[in-house]
Formats: sequence, C-alpha cells, structure tokens
Amino acid sequence: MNKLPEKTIGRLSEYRRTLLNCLAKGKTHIYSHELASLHNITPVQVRRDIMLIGYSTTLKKGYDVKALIDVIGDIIDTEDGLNAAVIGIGNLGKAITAYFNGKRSKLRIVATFDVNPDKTNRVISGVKCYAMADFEKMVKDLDISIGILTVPPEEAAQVTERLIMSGIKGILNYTSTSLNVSPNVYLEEYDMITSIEKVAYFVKQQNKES
Amino acid sequence: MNKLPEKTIGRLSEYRRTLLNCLAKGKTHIYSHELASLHNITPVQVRRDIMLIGYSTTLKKGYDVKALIDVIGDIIDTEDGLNAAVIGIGNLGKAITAYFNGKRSKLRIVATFDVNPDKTNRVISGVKCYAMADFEKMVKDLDISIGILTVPPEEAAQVTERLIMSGIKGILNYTSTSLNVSPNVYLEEYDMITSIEKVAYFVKQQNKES
DNA sequence: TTTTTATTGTTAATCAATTAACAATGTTTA
DNA sequence: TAAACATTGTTAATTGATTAACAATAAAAA
Repeated sequence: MNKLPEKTIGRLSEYRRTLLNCLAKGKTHIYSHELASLHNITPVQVRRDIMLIGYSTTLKKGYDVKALIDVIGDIIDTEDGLNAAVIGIGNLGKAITAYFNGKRSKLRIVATFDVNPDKTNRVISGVKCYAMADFEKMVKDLDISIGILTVPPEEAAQVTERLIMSGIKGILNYTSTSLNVSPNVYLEEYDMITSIEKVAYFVKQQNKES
Repeated sequence: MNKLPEKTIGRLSEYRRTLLNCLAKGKTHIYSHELASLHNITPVQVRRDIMLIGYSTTLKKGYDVKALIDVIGDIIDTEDGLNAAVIGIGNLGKAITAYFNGKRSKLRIVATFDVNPDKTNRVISGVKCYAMADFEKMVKDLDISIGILTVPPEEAAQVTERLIMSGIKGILNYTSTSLNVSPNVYLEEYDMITSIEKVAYFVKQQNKES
C-alpha cells in the first residue's frame, strides 16, 4: 500500500471521523453518495479513494462501516501507535491538547512543553506540562515522534532546531513562521490568518459578481 | 483580475506575511528564490504566482517589497475591509481572536459570541463577547460577513443555519463537523485531527522506508 | 421469475497545478 | 566597453487530481 496521494490521506482521516460518528449512532452500512454528501464531495471521489486503499464490498448496500474504519486504520495508524507532544501551551496549545486528548487510540499527546514555570510540572488540558529544559530527555523517555508547534512565532525557528536534533520525525507548525527542515522530517504548516484571508478573498469575489 | 487559482491565493497570503516581516527588518527588495526558499517552494512557482497577479519589475534586483505587498493587498483585501466574528469563545476561539487581533487592517474580528453568560458582555482576547441571542442583531449592526466557527461539534450544524440566515457570506469551520451550505456561501473547513493524522501517516511511511 | 433500478469498481478523459525550458534583459566582472 | 552572469516573465510540457463514462452485478420491483 505505497504512495497514496496526500489529498486522499486527508480525506480518509475525515471519512473515518464521520464513520465513527455513524457507528456511534448504530449505522452499520453507508453508501458512497452518503459519505460524499457529508463531505461536500462527489461519490466518485469517495469510491476512488476507497478503491485506492484496497477495500471493496460485494454487496450493493453500501460499505460496511466497521470494516471500513478498520481498513482506514490500517492505512493511517501504526500498530503500536505514535506519541506526539505540544510545544507551547498557550490558548492554541491548550485547545489542541484538550480537543485531541483520548480521541484516537493510536495517536496520543503524551506531553506538553513550555518555558513558563507557572505552567510546568502541572497537568494542563489533561496532559502533563514539562519544562522546555527537559525536552530532549522526555522525547527519549516517552518515545515522542511528532511535535505540534504552538510557540510564539519568534521562537519557532530555534525550537524547531531542537525538535529535529532530538529526533522528532514529523512537525505540525501552527506558528506564523515558515520553517525549513531536513527532507527526512515531514513538515505540515498551517496559518490561521491565511485561512481567514482565503475566506475573505472569496467573499470579496462573490460580492463582485452580484 | 478574475479567477486566480485557490492555491495561489493561499500562497499570496503567505508571501505577504513574509514580505511584511522583511519590510519590518528594512529589506526593500527580495528575489524570487529568496521568497521561494522561505516557503519551501520553487522560485518558478513564486514568479508564476506573481505573474498571475500582474505585478512585474524591470529591475533584476528582485521584487520591490513594498510594491508587492500593495499589489497582493489589492487582490486579497477589499477597499473598506471585511468584518469577521468568532462564534464560540473557548480555548481555540480565544487563540484565534488574540492571535489575529489587529494584524490586518482590512480584516477585523469585531465580535465574539458565546452562550455562556459568564463570558458574554465582557472583553475577551481584546474583543467584546456577545450573547448568541443577539447574534442576528449584531451581524447587522457591525456588518459582519465572515464567521469563524469554534463551537462544540454537536452545535455546529445548528449554529451554521443561523449564520447563513443572518447573511454571513463566508465560514471558516474549525469544528469537527462537516457542514453543508448553500453555494453562495463560501465554506472552508479545517480539522486539526486530520492534520495530525496526516503527519502521523507520513512519519509511518518514513519509518517503513528506513 | 424477469425486468428495472441502484450501486460499486475502474478505466479513460478532463481539468488543475507544478515544473521545465528558455528568451529577454539588467547587472556585474574582466 | 565587452563578456559573463543572474534574474525575470512566459510558454510548453509534465505531473497530479478530479470527474465522466460505463461494465458488472446485487437488490428491488413488476
């Protein structure tokens, strides 16, 4: 199962979220067009994504919700799961930690880090906050491979250096500083201002049309 | 200036962020390859994006930082600016409000909303929080056209109904509920779990390779 | 049972985005 | 000044993603 398109990975994660909701509601099967309309995409796209991960059903009563969840899990998750840390426990760090905490058994936020001594050595949003001074040690002790960066922008570059040096393999960067990392570290960046500006641009376009 | 690719809009927003930093540091000109390496993309892509917005320079000493900022502003911003509101002022809502506040003159968060009476009628993260009960009135009074949704997932669908009914034209959805909106409303969705799972997937892939 | 309908899986076609290639032309160096 | 170099702007080629089209077939209706 090599080389799935990046876009497909994102959608699979979203499908699973929806499928877990369906399961909780007792829904056992779901049609491609149902899944599609829940995500504002076409049924063909859903079927194609599902084809790519090698799941199929002989029935014409939609996909087996439980089975599909498992197959997506085989793609996205690792057997033992991965450990992540949130670096910088301000409002955004707290939001992510609290929101994520316990939602995915194969992906855990096992630590948060901050420089502020008022925050360290306490449990915040359900996870213990360590001092940045202990970062390298804790990465080893807790086998952390993913860093979620929510520090102030001016500290981002320097903190990233430490993440990479300590052996972190994937970084999700929420600071408004673009980072450069070595090619063996996966980097995903997200800037909220850009997202808001995109919405603003399309609102502007719509206003022009009418 | 019609029909720029969506991806280009996102990058223009990011270029501007970087250019504003350059300006603050006193840098007056920037090469396409500099801008490119700051964003982990190719110089060609930068030049192409800039071509698409109709800016060009006769010099071979890079782009004029100030001029480029202005041209990007002409594309993204409206003359009078647009007003946005954050709906649901938990940790994430607070993070966005505080982070964004005052950063862009043509895009303002003018109100936040919540159902919790402990939060309403107070200034939170620098912006006044109103009761959800007053939502429709305040959208009119403050001319709000963009809604940033940070309410609990189970309330997302119902709140979205109200946003659309009240005339909101663009929605940025940070809840983990996929929304359906009429085609004249622009919707951008972002789920943090999906982003973390994407990082996890690529970390897994990398581990497999080695 | 037979026919109709609905749904999946998949290939081919289209559309969108990125990258390569290169002409034009300032700028720098010899 | 002349030659070498670096940089931009742009078209063409390539790559990647989405959508259309349709065969196969289970399910439902007649």
